[in-house]
Amino acid sequence: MKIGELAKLTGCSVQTIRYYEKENLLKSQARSEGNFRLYDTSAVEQLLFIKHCRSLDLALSEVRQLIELNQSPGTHCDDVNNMIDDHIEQVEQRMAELERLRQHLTALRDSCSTKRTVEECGILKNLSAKQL
Amino acid sequence: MKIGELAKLTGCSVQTIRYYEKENLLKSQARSEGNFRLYDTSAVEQLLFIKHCRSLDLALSEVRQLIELNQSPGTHCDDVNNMIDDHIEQVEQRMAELERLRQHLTALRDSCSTKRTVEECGILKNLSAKQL
DNA sequence: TTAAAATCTATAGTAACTATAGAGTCAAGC
DNA sequence: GCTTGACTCTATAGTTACTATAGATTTTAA
Repeated sequence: MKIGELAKLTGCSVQTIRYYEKENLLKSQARSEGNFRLYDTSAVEQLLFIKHCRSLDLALSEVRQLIELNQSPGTHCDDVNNMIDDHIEQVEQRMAELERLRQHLTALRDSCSTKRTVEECGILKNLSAKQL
Repeated sequence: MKIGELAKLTGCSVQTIRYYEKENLLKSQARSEGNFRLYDTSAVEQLLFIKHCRSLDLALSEVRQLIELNQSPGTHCDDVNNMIDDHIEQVEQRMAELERLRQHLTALRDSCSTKRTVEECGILKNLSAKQL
């Protein structure tokens, strides 16, 4: 199949597929006479694997590592486990950060009502205050 | 004062200050004979305002809007309020996303123990599965 | 006077794409 | 056989908010 069909089957854009190729995440099996990329069904699987990883916010560099690990089946999978553990920790840290942020923003929002002018605006006042 | 002192006083890097100038967020009052940027204390305040906004994850484009609003004191501050409301909503959405992500990752992690080989790795198996 | 520190501009790199330009390829209809 | 439109190709620029570098100039301290 050509790149357009692969794109449709996986829900990736054509440009994204070409980008993944440039980043060594997905090779096309061959090229047609007219230099079009040609894929078989294993490309669909590979691309869905990448998509699945991306939906979990794994970086492409991490996906690349997973693909490489997957190609040496006999080795231990500690690296995979550690990567996921690290990732979980990052997600949790980011959530904690966002929670602090949400509290600050809510407090800020409560400092101003509508119908004020910019001059009286509690939000702008608070943002200008020297202490955080 | 010169750019280095401003950087020290605010905790911003020199490059960041120059970048903000390029992005029309902070002007230097004047230049010295040798073409060095010169600042007064109002620049410190302005830069701390920007830093404060950034610590709340406001985009520079939003900070720019706030600065502009701040310069027309008589107008209503609804735009400020709406911006912060939108921002709170974005933060909450991202937190909900991250929570789903965390659950997926945790489930994924539970599917593999240590001491397995890559071939047996539950995580890789799950990532390869066609259904999410 | 000279060496070091600070500053200047301009440019490239980061992540993961998206969008565009301009050229080439292919299939269907006339 | 020819044209039209859809598809594909490569290469390049843009996105965000910086950070890092190179090479030149200016200032400060010894």
